[in-house]
Amino acid sequence: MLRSYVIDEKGKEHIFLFAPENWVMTDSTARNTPCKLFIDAIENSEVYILEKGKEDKIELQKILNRLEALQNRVLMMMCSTALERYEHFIKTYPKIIQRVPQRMIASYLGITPEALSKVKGKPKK
Amino acid sequence: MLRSYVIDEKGKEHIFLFAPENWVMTDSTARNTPCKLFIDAIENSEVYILEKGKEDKIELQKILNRLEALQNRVLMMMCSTALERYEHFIKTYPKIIQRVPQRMIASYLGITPEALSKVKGKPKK
DNA sequence: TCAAAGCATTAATCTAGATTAAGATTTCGG
DNA sequence: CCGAAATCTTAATCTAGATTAATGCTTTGA
Repeated sequence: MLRSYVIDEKGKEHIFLFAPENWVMTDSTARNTPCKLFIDAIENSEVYILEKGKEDKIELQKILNRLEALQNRVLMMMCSTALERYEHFIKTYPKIIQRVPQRMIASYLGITPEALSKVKGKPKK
Repeated sequence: MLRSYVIDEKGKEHIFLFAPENWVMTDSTARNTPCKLFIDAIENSEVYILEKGKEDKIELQKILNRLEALQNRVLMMMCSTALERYEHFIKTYPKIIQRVPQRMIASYLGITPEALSKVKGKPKK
């Protein structure tokens, strides 16, 4: 399991994506531009490296899945409350919840660990 | 110039992307799943249609650019204030500003038109 | 030419979630 | 097994941006 994240100008981490088994993990920043993401393993992982510029070797379907995931992620950040994002996350990625500490889930959802604690206490209507 | 947007459960529109000349506009929702986005033209436009499932006909580079744009959009929504997002937008897409009404810029930035008005009044440090 | 509708701005409140600060609970090296 | 450090939770405040509402400013079309 890998994670990618930015560190903002206040030094705060924001998790961009988790990558469990068989996922492609990448910083999509254009070539010749400094990358924005940090990537590290949060479990022991076996990783295959693909050189920058060899993106055509990745299965098209995986790229299309990524586009879908990112579209959903943007819409989620724009339209939904913290509670709705949390509920969507546990429904969509139930496996990941088991493997990742709360504070990283919070970071991925774009909220603080405190806010996540509060939200978890809520009766999900 | 096209725009794509969702309508949330409260009936509110949220603009996902603008597409000026030569951009690919798509709803990346997986096949056999109902689309999420509405797309319409905000200027007279000449549009080329690509059938769903023929994504391999799109230049790889355009797909990679899209990935980069979406990555930046997610990070922007997670890390930046309304003012920062606005400043980034006018720097990155100065042409679009000229062609699109304020309220659509606000929607794209994930804020209300009122908040955008306020933010524009601010001395940009 | 003028009324009506849509658009932008300003200002007064309100609220989801941030921040701050304590506890409580789990994890883990030695 | 124990103590220290990290993690999670709870609660009190604070704040960016939402909501509401009122006031002008463009369009537009009849």
